[in-house]
Amino acid sequence: MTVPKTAADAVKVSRPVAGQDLDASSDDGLLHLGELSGLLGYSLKRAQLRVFEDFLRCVAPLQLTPAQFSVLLLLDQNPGRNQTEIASTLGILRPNFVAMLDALESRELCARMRSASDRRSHILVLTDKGRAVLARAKKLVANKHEARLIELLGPENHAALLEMLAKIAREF
Amino acid sequence: MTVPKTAADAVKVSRPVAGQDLDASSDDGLLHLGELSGLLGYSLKRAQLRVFEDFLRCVAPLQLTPAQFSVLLLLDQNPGRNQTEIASTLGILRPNFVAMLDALESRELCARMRSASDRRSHILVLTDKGRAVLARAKKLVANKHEARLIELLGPENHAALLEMLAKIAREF
DNA sequence: CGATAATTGTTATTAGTTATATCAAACGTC
DNA sequence: GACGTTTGATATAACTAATAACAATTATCG
Repeated sequence: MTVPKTAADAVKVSRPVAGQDLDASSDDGLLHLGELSGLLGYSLKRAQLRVFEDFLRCVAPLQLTPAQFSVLLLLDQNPGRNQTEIASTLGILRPNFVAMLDALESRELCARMRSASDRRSHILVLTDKGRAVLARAKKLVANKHEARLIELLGPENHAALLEMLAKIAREF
Repeated sequence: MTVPKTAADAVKVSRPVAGQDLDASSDDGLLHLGELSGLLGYSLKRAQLRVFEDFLRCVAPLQLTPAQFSVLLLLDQNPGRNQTEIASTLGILRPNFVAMLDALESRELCARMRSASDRRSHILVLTDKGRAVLARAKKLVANKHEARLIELLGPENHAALLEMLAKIAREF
């Protein structure tokens, strides 16, 4: 028997399991996550979605996505770099970075300037407006977004979490 | 212990020394991440991508994506549920879940069966083949994927990480 | 030097994911 | 039995991510 012919058959076939109802909910609408809750990737993705969602809310007045914010931050920290360098540092493919830059540039948050030493490449610079928006964004992120996370986890746990995630991204 | 009380509890990974970060790279090709490394969302996404990538590698012989694996796991743990229940538990929108199920069903890993009590809904069941594939996948995930993560972080840190991510997904 | 290879930004295109609106069939309720 | 709701499904639109190719420029090296 590969596929049960009726729902009743199917339920019968599956092991109803004795007293393994430690979790909760056989009937209250909630489903058993089971080993899913032990899967790091699952929790990781779920948490990431929540965090991005909150980021968007907090920084909504400035109309910046997490990716755009990270570009502005990186430009501020690394003046004189070209598109390839910025994109690859952020894990963005060069072709996809073009449209991203177009959007930021059309809002006059940054600008492309032809390099004197290599006329193929564009040196990326923040405009004054870009710096101003970044400064405001940083405050919103720190005071509304990260502050809430730190409050939820506690400062030490928050730091430990960051450390572990960075380690995974670096060494895994 | 739900969430470790201190960072020392939770993490033994090295902490960057103050000042080390100041000029990590002016010319060595590496860019300053700056405050980006303190942004939880950024590390979260980077780590999540790495973990999913490794998951895919480890479970490649079975041709299962993380999302597909999570569906099989959930079906195993929750017999007798319909599409809406499974999809919403996983945060998948019902329309998008249809194609996912089509794929799993075409591989005969699960099946839709009309419910006797409500002829609108499809009761989802794992097939024998589905259970077999799930069992093999669990082993691959545990022995190759999660084992490597636990080795990287240490068992306590790994548990603490899971706990914190779950907390974010739940309460943030 | 000059031919060849490599790099930069770009375009086009494809695949993949996520979201919204709508539909027919079936159900619940009054 | 009429009305609103739910379920699975379809179509479609946004958005993200990935690959191939191209012109302009630079680097390599015989």
